[in-house]
Amino acid sequence: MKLEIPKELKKEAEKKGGWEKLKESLPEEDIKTIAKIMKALADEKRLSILYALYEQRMCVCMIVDLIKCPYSKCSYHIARLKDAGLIKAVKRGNYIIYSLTKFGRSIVRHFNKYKPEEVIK
Amino acid sequence: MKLEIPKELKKEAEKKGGWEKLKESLPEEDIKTIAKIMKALADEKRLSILYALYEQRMCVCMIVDLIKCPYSKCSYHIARLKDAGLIKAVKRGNYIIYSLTKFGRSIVRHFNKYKPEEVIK
DNA sequence: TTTCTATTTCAAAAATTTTTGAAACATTAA
DNA sequence: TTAATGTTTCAAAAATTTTTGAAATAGAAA
Repeated sequence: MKLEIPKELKKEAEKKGGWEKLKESLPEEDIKTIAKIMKALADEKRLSILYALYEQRMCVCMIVDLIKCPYSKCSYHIARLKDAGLIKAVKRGNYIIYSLTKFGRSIVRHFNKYKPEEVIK
Repeated sequence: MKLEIPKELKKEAEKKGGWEKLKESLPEEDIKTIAKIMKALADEKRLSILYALYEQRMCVCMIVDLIKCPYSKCSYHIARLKDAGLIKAVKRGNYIIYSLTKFGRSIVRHFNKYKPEEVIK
């Protein structure tokens, strides 16, 4: 089946230089990066960590207590958040203290502003 | 191993009513909803659809052309975006025309503002 | 009515992500 | 030094998500 754009939409595309042009203009690199960030956010446990960190810095033992999971599992989720640039760590003796990055903070703020329950029912 | 919060963090928690209180105050319902939304966004193909829809309404045949996938696959991804409240549909004869919801639009705008390549390297 | 056309649905297979528990590592305490 | 504590790493198993292609549906055209 070959592409047959309905008139109404074709006209709409032409205002922006046509469909082919529009396709090319997608920000592929951004999309890759954002997909990675979203994957890190796409999990209730990781979101819980993020939201808790919005209120309070935590060491891993607190995260273990928060999400009721073994250390290895927490480590895995922490690593994913860190890898996506959402949280950062400092070492304090035996402990590692985690906190949000600016970017991580901006995400929580966004969703405090655009309350999802109004959006999705 | 039982919970042993380091002094520095314990003090921090006490300012907000203590660690136990803090744990209870997590917005569980929001987190569930947001996880669902994030899962919908956690995929390059779906993000491409989202970004394209930011510029232009599309019927499914355009999405097929955009992400170079069979109809069934596109349908699956479209359904996930729709289910998360990010896009909506209207019927026009034989075609279905998809566009962003306000909420979907707000997400794209957020990431246009907080350019991720500056954030994550 | 019959035939097209645009799209969705379904179930099975493939791919990816998460979970597990044991072992490793690094720092502090003895 | 040795032992203890907090955390990460690893590989295998389990769970979830995505992909596939065929069949179903719904509306438009003939």
